[in-house]
Amino acid sequence: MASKASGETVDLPGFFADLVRCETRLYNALNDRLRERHGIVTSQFEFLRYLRDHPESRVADLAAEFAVGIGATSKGVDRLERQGWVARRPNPSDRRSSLLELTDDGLQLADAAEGTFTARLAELIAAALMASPVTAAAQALSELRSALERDQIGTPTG
Amino acid sequence: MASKASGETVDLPGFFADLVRCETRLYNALNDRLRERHGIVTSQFEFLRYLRDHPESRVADLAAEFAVGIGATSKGVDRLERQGWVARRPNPSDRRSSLLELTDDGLQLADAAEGTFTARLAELIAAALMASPVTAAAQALSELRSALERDQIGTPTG
DNA sequence: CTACATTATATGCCGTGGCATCTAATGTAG
DNA sequence: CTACATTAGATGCCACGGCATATAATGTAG
Repeated sequence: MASKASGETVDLPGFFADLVRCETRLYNALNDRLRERHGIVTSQFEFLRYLRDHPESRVADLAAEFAVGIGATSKGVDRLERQGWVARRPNPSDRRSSLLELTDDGLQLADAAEGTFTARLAELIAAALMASPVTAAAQALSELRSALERDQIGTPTG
Repeated sequence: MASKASGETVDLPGFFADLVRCETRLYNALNDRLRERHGIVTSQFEFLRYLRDHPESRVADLAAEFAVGIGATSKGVDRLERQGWVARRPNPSDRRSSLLELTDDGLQLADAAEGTFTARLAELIAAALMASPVTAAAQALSELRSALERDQIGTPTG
């Protein structure tokens, strides 16, 4: 086992290494599948799903959700817009920003990709593990995420 | 709580979102601290620590450990070499490859950065959570990582 | 209203990774 | 030995993110 976490004490550097390596490999594997089936990568799927589930979002909302810079988010939205999946509508209450919405194509893509994504993720994780330890990890990571977000830890500058 | 994991079933997409967002934020926060104290980022610290703990490694060993491409790894080593922290020694048993080793400066840097890294990580996680749920997550992620590595999942092409 | 600070985001430069390709060294038949 | 396939990794092109900056709209003081 990679980090030999067991019993009472936690090897935090080992925990971090496991976290990062799991993230890298799951992301890589999901990218491969989504690219081959839908021509998008995971980060794009996540943008599309977020916009589907949060209508009237602005660029800053995406940036905050995903802890990436505003500039990068703006460019990511540009790319989705160029593909015809997202539209920037004028924001009637603030002309500096736009309201983002999925086009019909974007909605279809988000739904189709979600099926691929969920199925592949289940393969990747269920194939690797029985459910029970994942439940504990899911619980703990969920709480860790909330705390990191609450304290604005890791929020990038630009 | 972000993904509402609880009881018996696991919301895998929620679990994945928590995983990626935790990784992003911890990585960002550790980058900030390591950059300010040592002029390196977390990925560079991880390379240095690996080379310290695994003498005689080659570029391909680093690439496999971190699930990044060989080309990217080669360029990363170039950068560490330019800073005088790593040296490529000729590999007597295979002249296509080099054996990587830390210089004295590189070793000092790895040790100093490790202190910063470990302390900051403890702050980030301990500040956010009590230990017990992290233990469960550490255990589960450790197993997940082993399984992903065993099955070569997410290993990039180049 | 004017002037200044602030906010939202778009844009440019740079660093870095993926992936394809190139080169050199090695392994393998014959 | 020669010829061909394979392997290690270096390099080039491109895509993308961070961060600084620019632009435009909004808020605020007076």
